[in-house]
Amino acid sequence: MVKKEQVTDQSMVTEERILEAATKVFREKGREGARMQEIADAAGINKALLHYYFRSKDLLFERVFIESARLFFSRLNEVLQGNMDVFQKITRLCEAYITLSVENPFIPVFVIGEMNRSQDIFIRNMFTATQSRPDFSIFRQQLQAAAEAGIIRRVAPHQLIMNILGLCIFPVIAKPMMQFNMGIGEGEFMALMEERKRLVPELIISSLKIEKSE
Amino acid sequence: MVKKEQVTDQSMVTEERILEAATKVFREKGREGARMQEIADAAGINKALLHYYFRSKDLLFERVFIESARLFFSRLNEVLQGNMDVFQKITRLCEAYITLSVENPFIPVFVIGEMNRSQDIFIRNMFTATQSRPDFSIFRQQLQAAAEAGIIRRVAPHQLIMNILGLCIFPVIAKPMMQFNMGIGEGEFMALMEERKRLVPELIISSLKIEKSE
DNA sequence: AACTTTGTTAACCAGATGGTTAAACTAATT
DNA sequence: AATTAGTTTAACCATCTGGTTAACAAAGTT
Repeated sequence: MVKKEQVTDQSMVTEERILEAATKVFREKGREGARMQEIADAAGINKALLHYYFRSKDLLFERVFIESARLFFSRLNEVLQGNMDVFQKITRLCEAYITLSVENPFIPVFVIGEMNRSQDIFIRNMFTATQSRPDFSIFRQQLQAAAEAGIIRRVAPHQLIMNILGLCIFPVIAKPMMQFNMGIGEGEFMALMEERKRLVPELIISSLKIEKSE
Repeated sequence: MVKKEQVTDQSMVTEERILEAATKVFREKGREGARMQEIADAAGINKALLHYYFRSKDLLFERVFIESARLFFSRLNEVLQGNMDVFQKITRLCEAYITLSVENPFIPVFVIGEMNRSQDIFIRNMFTATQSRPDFSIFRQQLQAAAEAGIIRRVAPHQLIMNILGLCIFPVIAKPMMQFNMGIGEGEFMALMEERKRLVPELIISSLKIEKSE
């Protein structure tokens, strides 16, 4: 009989505890900064058990990273696939991105940080192995259709996406720097982000409006 | 007689070589990922010499980080203090930021990454010790004056600054992710960034225009 | 009850890492 | 030539880190 990996109640509980702990530590300290001992402690187990469940640090990191990336991109995809007109979709997209980033700031920081830190194929490989890449094709079609119908100005989709991401995500990634440079506290920052949910879509959409013939 | 630290030609050369090497390694690997041995190798010297010139890893990192941050912010300040009207200043600001980020992408990645990684006071402290914080006061005054003169719409300066930084810097920080998700190569990315030098100021300025009374 | 599989632990290990020491080398000064 | 201050190195050390081993506990299986 083929040796099947049997999943018992106990093992599931333990594995989940480990993953939670690992996620926390990896997001705080990064792949290099995280210590297996710290993860074990946070999970309330022995270090050897970590290697029993996830053979190595790299493998454990891979699980955590992919799950983080997926969580981040899947919500985005929901909106991107949605059945709405372009303007509404942009609004929803920005709102979703800002909300997600603010509620879970570690994810974009973590994903972007780690993708930068390893120029090697490490991250690329694990990214390819998942279906977590966002799919802009529908959105792009909508943009093109709207442009041809004369509803919006013709724009390069790549640029538009960069604009949206930059306006939504950057403040969260650069939060420590922002707070420091602007001398603002937690509450003030949150208020700014809340305001951005309205501001950013407005900015993006107004940039798509066709200016009156001059 | 007071023991004065004498700076000979030789020591300056060596110190400079070390700093160059350390900058390279720290920016690539981060504070935790960088190894003193690797820095020593890159500088073509012995590891002990590293500790002779810069007592510890932390001290060496501090030097590198502050210099990076300063390089990043000082150019910004030049523009911010400049004697131009609001629109021109915004244009210059965006151009400067994009050019600087593209030519030296490791700096924003490094600075923002490290500021996120250490929630402890470490970075804050070393930041306070330098005069590298950008000064938006003049720019803010210009904005207010222009708003009162009815030239531009009234906006929250914090939001405007977040917009500019996000639109200019984010693409560089998220470059690996962008390239991966959009499936574009080096040349294409550079072309996009070049285009942004025109696109971003246009976007920002048009958002400041007062819409025709409706 | 005997046996097998799975889950868990303490103790251990080899290698790496930041940092130290003491000695040797260099070049200017006396 | 001797002194001195600054520079450079090889060898060393304590500690940490990811990972392993062997033994043990628990829970089924026969």
